[in-house]
Amino acid sequence: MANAAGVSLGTASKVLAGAANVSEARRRLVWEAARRLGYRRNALAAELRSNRPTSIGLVVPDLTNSFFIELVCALEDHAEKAGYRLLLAHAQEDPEREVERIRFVLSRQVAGMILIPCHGYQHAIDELRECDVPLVMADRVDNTFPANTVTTDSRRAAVDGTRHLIALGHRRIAFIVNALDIVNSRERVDGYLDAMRRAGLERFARVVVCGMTDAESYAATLSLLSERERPTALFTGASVATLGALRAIRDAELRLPDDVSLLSFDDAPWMSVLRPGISSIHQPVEAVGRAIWNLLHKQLDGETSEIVHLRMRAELRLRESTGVAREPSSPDTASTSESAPVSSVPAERA
Amino acid sequence: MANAAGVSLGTASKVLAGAANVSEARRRLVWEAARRLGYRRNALAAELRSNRPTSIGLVVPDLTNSFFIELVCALEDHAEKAGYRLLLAHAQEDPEREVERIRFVLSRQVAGMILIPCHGYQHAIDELRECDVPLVMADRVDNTFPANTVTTDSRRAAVDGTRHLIALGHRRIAFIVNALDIVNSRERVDGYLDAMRRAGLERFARVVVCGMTDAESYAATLSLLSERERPTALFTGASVATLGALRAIRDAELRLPDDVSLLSFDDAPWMSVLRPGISSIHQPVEAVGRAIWNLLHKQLDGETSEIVHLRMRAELRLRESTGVAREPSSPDTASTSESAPVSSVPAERA
DNA sequence: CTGTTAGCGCGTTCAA
DNA sequence: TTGAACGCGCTAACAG
Repeated sequence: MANAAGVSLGTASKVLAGAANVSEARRRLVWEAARRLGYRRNALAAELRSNRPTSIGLVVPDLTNSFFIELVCALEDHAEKAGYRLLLAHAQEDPEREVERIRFVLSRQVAGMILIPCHGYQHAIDELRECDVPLVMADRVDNTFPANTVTTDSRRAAVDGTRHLIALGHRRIAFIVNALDIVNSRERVDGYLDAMRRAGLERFARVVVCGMTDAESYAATLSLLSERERPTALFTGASVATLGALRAIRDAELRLPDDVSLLSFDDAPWMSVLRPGISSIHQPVEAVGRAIWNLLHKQLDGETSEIVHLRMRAELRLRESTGVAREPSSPDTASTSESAPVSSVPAERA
Repeated sequence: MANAAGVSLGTASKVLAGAANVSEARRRLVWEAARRLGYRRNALAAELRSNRPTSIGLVVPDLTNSFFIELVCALEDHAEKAGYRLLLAHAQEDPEREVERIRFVLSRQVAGMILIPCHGYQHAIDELRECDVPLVMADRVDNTFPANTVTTDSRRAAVDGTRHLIALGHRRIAFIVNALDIVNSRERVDGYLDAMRRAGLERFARVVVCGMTDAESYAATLSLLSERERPTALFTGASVATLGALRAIRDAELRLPDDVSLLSFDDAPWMSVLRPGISSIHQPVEAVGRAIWNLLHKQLDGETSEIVHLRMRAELRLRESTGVAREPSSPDTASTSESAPVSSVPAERA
């Protein structure tokens, strides 16, 4: 466009970019011509030339999980305020796709990148190893990779959750987890096992690894619940697992929490909306989002400080799906009657 | 990179682009150099030069709604198979943001664009009016805009749903809708009102417009439920509204469906997982996604056929949240005992 | 098969 | 202030 319509060319660039040193008259001419021609600035050309990227890559593993959605929203707000736009890419819990998405984002010359890895993300890390854009990794990361990270203390949350169940008198507590190639999940299992051990319940500990889909966790839970001595409490390691587990409980015609208790990692809006509400472990989304952005923003501003690993604390949100343990009405010798008192989460030193 | 490392320059381009007419030897050299330097192709420059865009813009209104999420996933698969990548942008149910997102996507020179408008999308349409990229609009559109569209027959679905409730004996059925500047919602209200009228229940018809958040629908529902003659059935116009309504029902300590029935537009995974399951209206995501993609793909291939408006049919998924109407135990004269028989949706000719 | 060259649309200098 | 020229990293068309 430019001169064809208005009067000059290099001038047009200035006007459209919002530079000050242009006379009002020509400025008008340019805007008018732009409107008339339906002109749209070519961001590709602009960024190629100026080498000043305006977008931030965000690769998320699973848009099905409301924690990630909320995180996306939070990050979007932060980015927007700072004048950046998000290049959102979805790995769909598929390591190959994840690598592809990372390449895509990087090839678009982003100013920085936020990665929430999906399960089995070793390839992703390799892809990122020699990449020089500011990077923050979040949620599912250990501290072995040299990048800024923001995570939730999953281990501790799992300990808290398990203790809660134990305090309700449960002993046969099963932990249902999607996959062990997610750092998160490993930490959650660790915490669970540790809490069981410390309570002297290791022989009741039971970890079920079921795969990434809710269909799989459904099947796993169903078979678990049909065992002779079925668990009195279920602890699910992620919201997909929760979905499957709940369906299984439903189909097994068990009542929540009378027949079986359920505690879920990953809080979601729907969990607090029905009766019984699902007790869950809530991650501090806002805080995580803010932390991620601060870390990234520092790097964008060129402050190459030390690598930081931030660890946030999750919160137990007790609702009605966790209740006092009752022995299932089984042919065994009834109730060992060493029922534990109802109590809330044991206080701990921070 | 190129010659600096390997041997040539234009050749490098061919190798990296996967052209055939290059000798094995040089090909090796190039790849090796690329790996050594950690070379990444600059997609901006490539697309600028070749003028062959490789991504499709997808602007969605609300990542909180699982229908849209599933649609995103479906479209992602289709796009990927056809060699495109999705540029995903999130309007967050904010018309201004939506316009901004559209501009962003368009400025990145996408090959085509899919828009699912958010409420009050007139600006968005203006933005798109003189845009020459292949465009498909979906879900919340009427047929007044000259673009290919794929929608669900919301009106009919609302009629089906309302009839279902009426058949269960309900008369005081309230329709709770987020906003009327969504075409969808208007159609849903229309269908509801029409069904009520045809059943001679217009004096019981009650439409509550509550705003876009679940907090607002919570408040609206709560006040509705505390009226002297409260509705015996609630029909919510979207999943946000459902969330709020359910919370209100819960806090009002009403039982579902004994005290009040609930039917929800927009199905979500969690609705089928608890007891009572939430009866809902399920849109055919797969089919919608496929239709959108087909329409877009044709345009990408340059087939400028007539403008098409596809309309899909939604499906009533009856679960346990809708039950036979019972008069609330009120001080009034009890039960007019003209209880309708339980029945499923009346059959209709397609 | 290979190297050379021009130019995609824009931002940025510099001279006018 | 303004316009002309140059080049961002790459592809395409051509000449060797």
